[in-house]
Amino acid sequence: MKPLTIGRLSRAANVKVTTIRYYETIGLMGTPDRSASGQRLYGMVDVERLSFIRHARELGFSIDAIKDLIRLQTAPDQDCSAVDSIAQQQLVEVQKRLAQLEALERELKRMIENCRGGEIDGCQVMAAINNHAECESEKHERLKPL
Amino acid sequence: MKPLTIGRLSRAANVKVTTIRYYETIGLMGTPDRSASGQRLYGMVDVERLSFIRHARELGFSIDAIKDLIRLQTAPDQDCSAVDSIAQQQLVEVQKRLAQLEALERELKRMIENCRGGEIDGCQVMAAINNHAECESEKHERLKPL
DNA sequence: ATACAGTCTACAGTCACTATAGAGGCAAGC
DNA sequence: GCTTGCCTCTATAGTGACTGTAGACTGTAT
Ligand SMILES: [Zn+2]
Ligand SMILES: [Zn+2]
Ligand SMILES: [Zn+2]
Ligand SMILES: [Zn+2]
Repeated sequence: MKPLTIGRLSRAANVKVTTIRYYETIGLMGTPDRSASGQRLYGMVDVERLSFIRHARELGFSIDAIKDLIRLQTAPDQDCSAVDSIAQQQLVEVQKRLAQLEALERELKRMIENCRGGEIDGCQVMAAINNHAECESEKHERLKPL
Repeated sequence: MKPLTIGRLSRAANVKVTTIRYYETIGLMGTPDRSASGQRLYGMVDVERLSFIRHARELGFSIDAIKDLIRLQTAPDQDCSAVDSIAQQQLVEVQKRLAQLEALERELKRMIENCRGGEIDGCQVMAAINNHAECESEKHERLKPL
């Protein structure tokens, strides 16, 4: 039951030290106890909480959504519909993004397949980027970083 | 052949005014002529260049990749393999991202389907986020913003 | 005792923009 | 000429979710 330093917590939950400190500043992790010399000290609760956060991030939940999930965790006898709707919303986001990326994949493939090489002047890839008209069938939505 | 103000260019290429000025500061659009009173003045060349940039962004190319593409455009008798490989690389990125998101979709669906409602304490969605072990088959990669 | 890894704070940088503030410019209607 | 109302200008800060750096201190192993 020895407390863990931030580095040990980092290895236990597989989250970088700097990220843990960042999570503290934004209130996602609480403010830990400190040793006499000022080092942060953590327990198993923190390992679990940080692992939960990590997995939620891997599933694409935003920090704000994770804050909500953690709040809900502390009221364990409430109905879980709030939790489920956060997950449901996340699924919808993922599916939207999937549709976007599938359209992108089709368009890039078509561009690349059409190019027969040669001078840049006649490159079909370049032409396809230039001609928005050619791909009007697929209207692009605002694209977040890939 | 009247020059366009930034607002007209904005409507012509469907790119926001602030974004055009931003593209200028990062050297993606050149520095335009100015009117006597200091307003930016653009021509058809700029409409085409900005439309090209817009479509490339919609296809997910990074600003740096677009800079490369524009550099290549100015050497139109070179072989287009450099262009094609930028597009090919982009396709690879899109496909990586697709695979990630498909894994995410599967996992979220499974979580949501398993939950039969009730108290948060027994919520399968919560449990699934908590138990990294349950989904070890799908190892998550570093996830960029959805 | 010394070396070296870990920890501390505070702040700047990333990407591709978006938003805001405050000042000055331009065309149309009266 | 004057007012109205939008357009444009610069400069700066904010977004999300971190990452990187500088410079100082601490803890541990040999
Ligand atoms: Zn080509
Ligand atoms: Zn297109
Ligand atoms: Zn549930
Ligand atoms: Zn998982």
